[in-house]
Amino acid sequence: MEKVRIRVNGKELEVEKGANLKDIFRLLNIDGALGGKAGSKLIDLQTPIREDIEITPIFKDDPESLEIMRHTLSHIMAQALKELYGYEKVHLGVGPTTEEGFYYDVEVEGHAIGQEDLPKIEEKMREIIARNYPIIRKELEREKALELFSGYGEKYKMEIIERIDEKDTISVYEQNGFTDLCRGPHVTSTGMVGEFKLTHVAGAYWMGDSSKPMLQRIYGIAFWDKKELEERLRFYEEAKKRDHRRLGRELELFLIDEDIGAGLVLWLPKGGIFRKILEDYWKEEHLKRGYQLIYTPHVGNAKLWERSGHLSYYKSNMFSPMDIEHEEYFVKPMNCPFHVAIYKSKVRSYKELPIKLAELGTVYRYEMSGVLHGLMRVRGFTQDDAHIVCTPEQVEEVIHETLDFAIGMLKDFGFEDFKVYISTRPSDAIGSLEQWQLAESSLKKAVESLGLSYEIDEGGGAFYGPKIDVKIRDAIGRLWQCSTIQFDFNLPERFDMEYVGPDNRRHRPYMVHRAIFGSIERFTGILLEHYAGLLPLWISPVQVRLIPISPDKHMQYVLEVENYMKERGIRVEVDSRDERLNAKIRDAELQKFPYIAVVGDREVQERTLSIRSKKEGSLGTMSLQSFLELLLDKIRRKE
RNA sequence: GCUGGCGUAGCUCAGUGGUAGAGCGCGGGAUUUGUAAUCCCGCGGUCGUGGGUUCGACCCCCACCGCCAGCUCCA
Repeated sequence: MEKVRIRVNGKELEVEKGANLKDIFRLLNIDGALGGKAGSKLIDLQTPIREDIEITPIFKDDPESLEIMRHTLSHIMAQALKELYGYEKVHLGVGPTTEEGFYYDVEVEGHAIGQEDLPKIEEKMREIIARNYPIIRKELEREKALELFSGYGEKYKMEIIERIDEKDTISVYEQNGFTDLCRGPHVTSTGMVGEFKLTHVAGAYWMGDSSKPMLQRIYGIAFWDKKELEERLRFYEEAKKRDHRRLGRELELFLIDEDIGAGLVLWLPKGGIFRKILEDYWKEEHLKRGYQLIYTPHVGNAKLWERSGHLSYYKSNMFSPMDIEHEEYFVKPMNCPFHVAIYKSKVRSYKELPIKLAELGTVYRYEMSGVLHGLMRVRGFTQDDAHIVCTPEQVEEVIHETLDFAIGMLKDFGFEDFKVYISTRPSDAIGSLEQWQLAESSLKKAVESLGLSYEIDEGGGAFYGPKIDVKIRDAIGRLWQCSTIQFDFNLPERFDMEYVGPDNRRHRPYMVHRAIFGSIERFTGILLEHYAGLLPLWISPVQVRLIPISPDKHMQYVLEVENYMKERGIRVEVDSRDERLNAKIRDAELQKFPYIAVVGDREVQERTLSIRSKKEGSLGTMSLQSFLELLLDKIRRKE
């Protein structure tokens, strides 16, 4: 009998080739393992070992164990569907695990699985779990496997078998007469799974190909511990509570109206103030760093977009052209060509580089209806755009400064946790290898010198240049793409951009395209979700809600306070309704104003305010001036 | 764009093959309030849009628009 050498927990031993972990663990008196890591591959107790390899047992405490039982849950769900809708009616696609659970892509003949079917499916799954069927792994010859699944009418499974590499083994897992093609791993019986819940159903193309039929994807989440499962469900609740679309309406910030058009945003007065604060801050910070502010039009001649290459590479995202005196014009999907035109408006000397042109430029892109989502994905949005043109010698410094600027600005909005991705040269790249090398190394140096950890997406850059993407982590752990710093070797060539060097000759500059927020709309959405609507004082549209207990008696003093605050730059709103104090407090709380200032007889008498903070509750009474100082101090510190 | 679900008053939602209801909001009145909802009265809807079936449609069918969850896409 042939032997293989394995190493388990540091112990080396020889076992028969084809032995599985169950045998091996029994031999070593390892109890309670659900599977193991063979090299880097997660396998289950039934998978045969056929090569010399290091094995680490996986127990319930190991995160990998979740993957094993989640995988089994997806099989249990598949079996439940078969039993509910008929073995011959249900055609299975793929059923993998996800970060928090599992899904299965299925086709049920003559029935569309809906949300209301989920409880029924769950119930059937629980039955299968309660019966604790043993799960048996088998290996099959390709022909046998094809024969088997063709017998079941499993057309999608047959397609998978045909795609499996000749030299790989084909395995199936069987539980109480239900056999599924699967590479595993699985637990050894249906009773060994954890807590689960089916969450939702959605469509998913077979093989992710939009020309192929669409299957139904049933999602579930699963954990060993019921508490963890509930925590996860609470996370969904929390995310729902933070939904910027809801907050945007409740806080009267913005509106998306179908009569205006899908994906087009109306900013309401309070949203308008918010935007002004954001934009003023943005402009000031850019001016401080030597950017020059520009404005460019919303449409441009087709010839411009032809020259820039947008009409050959980006046309499907552009709105249809309009005819203006027999010439075609397009609404801009990007600001770049205009910025290039401004650069080219005169001969540039190396002495004035780097030139940094910045604009809050509103662009319009045709996005497919199905992808639109609140402020996060829209058809008209304002990029906080800038183009930096520089000499090769300046590239490194420019990138460093730009990334530093972006991170600093994001920190001002309360984001502390960043993930940085560098995307490098793809195979269809244009531009010289030297250009790419200089650009890529400057990106890496900038990230490293700022002490940020990063991942490299090898070959993931656009054809015209490498880039850095910055994602921020929000208060409940989600990542959002914001900043991007992107080299462009294409436009300088296409538009023949030049500068005159010290040698009095013309040279091709480097151009970098960058955005920090990404877009004002999207960033607003992210802020709202991050802060659950409770915006930091300095960007809150209304900073103080002033409430007279009895408008008749206290209004005069309240108006005086309002003036005092307004003159000093504080955004105040008076609630002069003839309502009870409790009602006015409640409304102010619901609208999440950072501070509420109550005025009654006492306050009028003493010329004070009774202050209530959204975050800290009651702060007691204080004089006008000390309240103002408190506000100004927090605003200065961007709290 | 695709699959499934949904579309009733400004908002959240109930409802039936015989042309609609609640709460909040809004308007008016009463009340003059001390830290999360005072009471009364009233206004408000061609039931997403357009076709069709039917004696009759908000309800059934079709198309379109929009929204939601995914998929696909994302220079």
